[in-house]
Amino acid sequence: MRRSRAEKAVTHSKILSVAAKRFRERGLQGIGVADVMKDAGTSVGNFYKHFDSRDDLVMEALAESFKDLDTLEETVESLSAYMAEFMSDRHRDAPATGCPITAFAGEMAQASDGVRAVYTQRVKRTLGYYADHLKGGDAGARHARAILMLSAGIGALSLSRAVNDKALSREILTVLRKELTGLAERPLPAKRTAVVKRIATAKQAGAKKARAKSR
Amino acid sequence: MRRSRAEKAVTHSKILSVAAKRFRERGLQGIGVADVMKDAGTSVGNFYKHFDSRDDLVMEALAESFKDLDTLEETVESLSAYMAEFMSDRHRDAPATGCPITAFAGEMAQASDGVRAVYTQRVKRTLGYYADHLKGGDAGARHARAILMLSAGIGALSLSRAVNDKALSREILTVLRKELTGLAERPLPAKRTAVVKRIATAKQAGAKKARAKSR
DNA sequence: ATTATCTATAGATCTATAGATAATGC
DNA sequence: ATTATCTATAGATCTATAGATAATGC
Repeated sequence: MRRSRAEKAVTHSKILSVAAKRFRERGLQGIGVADVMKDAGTSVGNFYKHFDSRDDLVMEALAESFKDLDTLEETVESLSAYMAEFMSDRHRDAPATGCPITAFAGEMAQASDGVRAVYTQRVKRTLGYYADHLKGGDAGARHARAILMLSAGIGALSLSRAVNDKALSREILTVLRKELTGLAERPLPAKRTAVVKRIATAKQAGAKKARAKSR
Repeated sequence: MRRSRAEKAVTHSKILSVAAKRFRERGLQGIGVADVMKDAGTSVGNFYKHFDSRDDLVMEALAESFKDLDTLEETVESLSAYMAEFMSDRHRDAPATGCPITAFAGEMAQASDGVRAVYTQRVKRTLGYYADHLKGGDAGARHARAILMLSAGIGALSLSRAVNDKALSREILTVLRKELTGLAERPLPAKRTAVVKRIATAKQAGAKKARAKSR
């Protein structure tokens, strides 16, 4: 039986919501259109009235899944707290609602151009978010630290989910929680211009000379 | 036409060699038995005379793919050189023969127990390899740094392959090459016992007092 | 006699489309 | 008249098996 346009939009949202979860849970290649539609409480035949193709669903669901990252960013009171939550048991054990950058990192190389574009945009946004919340240094140094933190974060979260050993999984999270909260809190060294560097070098040389003399 | 047992072993090796590459290239779910057999130059029907199931192939091919990690470990002259190679354009652009820990990190959570067990064993071996080549610190500190390095390494390699932006991809590799070679070379601080810590604290307090006095 | 390989195919599953139904929206 | 949804199915693809062929190995 036909529903209203408003109700169609609700159906559309429901499909996206389910897909955003299932794709993260089972991988972009690990779940079919039929399963998604069933979980969304509608029929397979209805799918192509909502999306042009499966890849279209992947693209929209990917964008949808990023909303959970928005929520995390909004919920948390500092970059350090963000990192603590990112490296938590809770996050490891809830991939369906967890970080999509992590969930899809390995599959993105095989994804379509459209999907990769959506993904890449969000990687850049996240790097910006990290860099904006770091202290000290210049823009380049903050950007570099952001890259390190994102790489280490998604690598550790993936590994903690991948390994079959609970103790090791916990250890990975613990080590990286400490490391990443540290990197979030510790200010970057102030930018040293060429002149400042020359002065610092001269100071060190002078101190060394003084030590040598005093012996 | 039937071949000899020795020739069967060659066929088996060929299948594994192809599968080890294709799985890394396309993902564990991204390539079928028929394609592997075709690439190996043999027929689909012959597959189940070589493996009990597709999952058996995945398990053996995963073990096979780890040989490329052995080669990297053997080729390289130091952990720092290992990290430089790991974070190279060459490695990023050759996933088929590259690090399997990276290639399968995202899919491992959905893999069978057998496959995960093989994977987990190799993660532990690799952490041991890193820890053994680090300098200074105690065993725990070296293990922790190994976890950080592996996490950051596979995360960065995955991201560099995932993003659709060449400049960002290159930047990720550059930042982490510098960071990881640094972590490989920089000795860990010597273990500080409670007594040593108390002495160090006392020294600092004394120095502070002296500075205050001299003003 | 055994078996390494081949061709052929069963049976499941997946994307996508066709056509019917019945309610909405003009 | 349009369209949101449904049932049914076409056509491709994937894992696994059956049975034939022809060479190996005892």
